[in-house]
Amino acid sequence: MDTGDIERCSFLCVHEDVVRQVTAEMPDDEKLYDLAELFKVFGDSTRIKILYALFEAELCVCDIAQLLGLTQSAVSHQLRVLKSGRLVKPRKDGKTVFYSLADDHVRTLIAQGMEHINE
Amino acid sequence: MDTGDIERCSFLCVHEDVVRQVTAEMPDDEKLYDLAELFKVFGDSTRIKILYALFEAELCVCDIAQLLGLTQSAVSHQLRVLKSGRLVKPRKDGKTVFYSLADDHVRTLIAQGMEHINE
DNA sequence: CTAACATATGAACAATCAATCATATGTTTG
DNA sequence: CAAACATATGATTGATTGTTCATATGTTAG
Repeated sequence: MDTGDIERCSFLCVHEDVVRQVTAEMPDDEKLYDLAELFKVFGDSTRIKILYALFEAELCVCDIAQLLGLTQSAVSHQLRVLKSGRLVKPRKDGKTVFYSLADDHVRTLIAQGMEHINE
Repeated sequence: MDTGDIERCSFLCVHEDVVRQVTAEMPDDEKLYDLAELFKVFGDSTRIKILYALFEAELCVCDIAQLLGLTQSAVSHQLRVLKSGRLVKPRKDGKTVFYSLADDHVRTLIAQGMEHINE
């Protein structure tokens, strides 16, 4: 509830003014939680590979499975995660379901990440 | 080793030409793995909070602990993760260690993430 | 309708991980 | 040097998660 008189950092070296200022500027906990959830979706190499593959073309589940050497089931499970994070969107055509990137944030985010990786 | 004649997607619906093209464009596995590792660092609400706090000001471990209502130990552990991902950098001043954002990719990535969250 | 196919879903298990507790390292003060 | 403080580290544990296997749903062809 409050950050009261618990025995955390008992011997406070805290710079109170700065802490108070930063506290005021922090977004809602819920927003920060959602943000972490979003990044969590990117935080798996299988999902990253799927997203990267979808950079190039719309693909069906079976394509992706073949492409990455994975089970159809594994791919389907991960697509579910990506879909619920609104990173990919499905297009149904008969029995097969084609997936593509949901919007350009995905591209931008991954590109930014790559930049960081490459120093 | 190879994506050979295993019983994956046994009854291939694969669109071979597209798959071959996408395969050619895929970055190295290692790069993709590193990228996932990077996002994994962002994929925890505690670490996101720490990063967001450092948006505003340079803070010491104790400040962050107080700010987020966490143990000094927990914060230190997470700072270690953030540091090894080169997202934050330490500055030592006597006993206390001040942390700040390592570079602007962090800001950009988080901002992009927030945009996605907010539709 | 039935068989074959493409995808989705559920349960289970191994692996990963964040917080906690205890303790170690390193720094300043007296 | 010793005591107090600030941070770091190691081991443990409960919770989360990605893959697998089995099976269900849904769609097309005969």
